[in-house]
Amino acid sequence: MDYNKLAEMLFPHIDKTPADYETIYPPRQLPEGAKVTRLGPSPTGFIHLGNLYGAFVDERLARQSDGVFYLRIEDTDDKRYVEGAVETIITSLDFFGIDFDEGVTMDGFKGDYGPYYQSQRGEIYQCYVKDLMKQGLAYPCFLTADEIQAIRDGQEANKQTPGIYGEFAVSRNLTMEEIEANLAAGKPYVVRLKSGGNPDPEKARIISVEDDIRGTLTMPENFQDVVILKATGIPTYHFAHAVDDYLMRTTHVVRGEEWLASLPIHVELFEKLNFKMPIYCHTAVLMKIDEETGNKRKLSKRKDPELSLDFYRQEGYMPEAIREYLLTVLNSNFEEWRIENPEAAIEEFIFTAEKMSNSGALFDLNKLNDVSKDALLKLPAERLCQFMKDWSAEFKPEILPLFEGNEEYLEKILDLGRNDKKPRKDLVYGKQIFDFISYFYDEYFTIQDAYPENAATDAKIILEKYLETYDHADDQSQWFEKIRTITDELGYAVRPKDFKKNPDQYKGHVGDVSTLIRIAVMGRSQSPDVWEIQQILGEERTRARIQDAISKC
RNA sequence: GGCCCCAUGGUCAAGCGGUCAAGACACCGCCCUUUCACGGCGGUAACCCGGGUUCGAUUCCCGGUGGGGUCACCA
Repeated sequence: MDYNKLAEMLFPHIDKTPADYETIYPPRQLPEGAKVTRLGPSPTGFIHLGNLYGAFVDERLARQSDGVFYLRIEDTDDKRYVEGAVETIITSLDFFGIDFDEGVTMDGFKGDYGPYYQSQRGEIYQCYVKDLMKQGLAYPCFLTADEIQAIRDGQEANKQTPGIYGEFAVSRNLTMEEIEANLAAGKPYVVRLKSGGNPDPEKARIISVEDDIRGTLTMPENFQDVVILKATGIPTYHFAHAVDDYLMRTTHVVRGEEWLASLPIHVELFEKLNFKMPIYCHTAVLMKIDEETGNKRKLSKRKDPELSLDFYRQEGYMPEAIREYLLTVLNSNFEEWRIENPEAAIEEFIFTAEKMSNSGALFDLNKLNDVSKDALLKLPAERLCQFMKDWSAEFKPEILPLFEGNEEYLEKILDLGRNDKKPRKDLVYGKQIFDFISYFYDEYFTIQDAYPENAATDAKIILEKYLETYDHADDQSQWFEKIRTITDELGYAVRPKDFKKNPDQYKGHVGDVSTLIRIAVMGRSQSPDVWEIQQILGEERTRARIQDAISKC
């Protein structure tokens, strides 16, 4: 078989050689130890928490080492393409603070290693396929889907490993004449790698790969004649991965552990292509507990809304909180670092692949909420205010008018109790925040809770006395002193402890009285400090609400 | 089924031959307190099983078990 002739026949239009690409895409001039990472999403339009998780690792690894982090769109499967997906990917990641040094942008791409759309790199892949073919390491395969299925069925019946390899790789032995005839007949074909691996597990070579997260990985070599070029002339993921990550000079490949199984294929591909391998970082898959079975399982996009980044945006989680949470899940020593460096910027944390968990982390909303509380506490009220406006504009437009033009008021509300020595941590995410502060807006103010039992019968008199003595100019202690007076006059215990000791001597205690007032003013029995709230509400509205409550008694 | 990955409290996890087996979240109790938060103190709760190796295994090796992944002209 004349491999040169075969290669020229199949790829007459390819005139470049691998050596040409070496000069077109030279090694990068970067500082010692700089890492080059990439995110390679396929444009399905669905970008999820797992993507963000991986992107975060890529981003940290590159930026921390003064390296390069680029975006490459892996659109080798036209069936999966969704209109507008690239924009979605870029804007979603941007929302969570991930941006790229190089690669695909909103209107094309930037950088010297492009194109960064795999669909535009056809000639490059074909050049390497042609090169392999010249060496007799790749061959055209004319098997139809039905024929492949028949082979598989036979293998399964005989309990053999399914796949195209060894004796089953019938197209390996096609003569030039047969190939020419197939071509002349217009038969579609794929190009397969002629694997050098041994299908016999006893004789298979054992390969080992160093993984930065998992350490040394060992597994039997690949022996499958995998497809490297599809009938469309576009490569499969495996081949594109090898060519692109080599040519784009990627140093660290971060990807999910679902790729572990195809590692032997990649090893063989890199070997046959004579490429230096990147360092792999196989991340653990995000898991959750299945409500039905009680078992851990992979987060699925169909069943788990929390996998979608949209979920967090809709709920109104702030990017700062998500980043903080992701890092606590990602690096086991982050939380400890955070406790020691509460004020430090997240970028100051030294992220290492070695500290990443290699078992499937369970997604924990509880934890996210806890992390979010602390994260929001560190943000200035202006930022929270802006966020609430942006969030409501997108997901709850009916409440946007409440905030717009009324920023100062909103900022005061959001800052409520946050500047004390023991600051409150009431704010978690958009939806929850709005619910928490809604009573500040008359349109959403409703009485939700019932007056406390002990004081309910005195509601009218308490509120009347309160309104009578109310002076908006009172400071907090003057204000509370007046409540104490009312409490005492009406036969309630001024100190809760007195009431506890002698419950028969009092109708209730100061807590009951102030809770009643609290409910009249904000409609709920639980809230931050009443005096502070009244100061924000203003005298007029405070009086109006009390008056209204009196009239309803 | 083959191959691969993983295995410490409910969850996330330190640990890397000798520890009363950290810590965080959640949960419970107490304190603080005009409510709720916040904060403080305390508590319940764990090394999957069986063999080795060793003076000694959570830690190392082997075998099970369990969970996960993967076996496409999808990534």
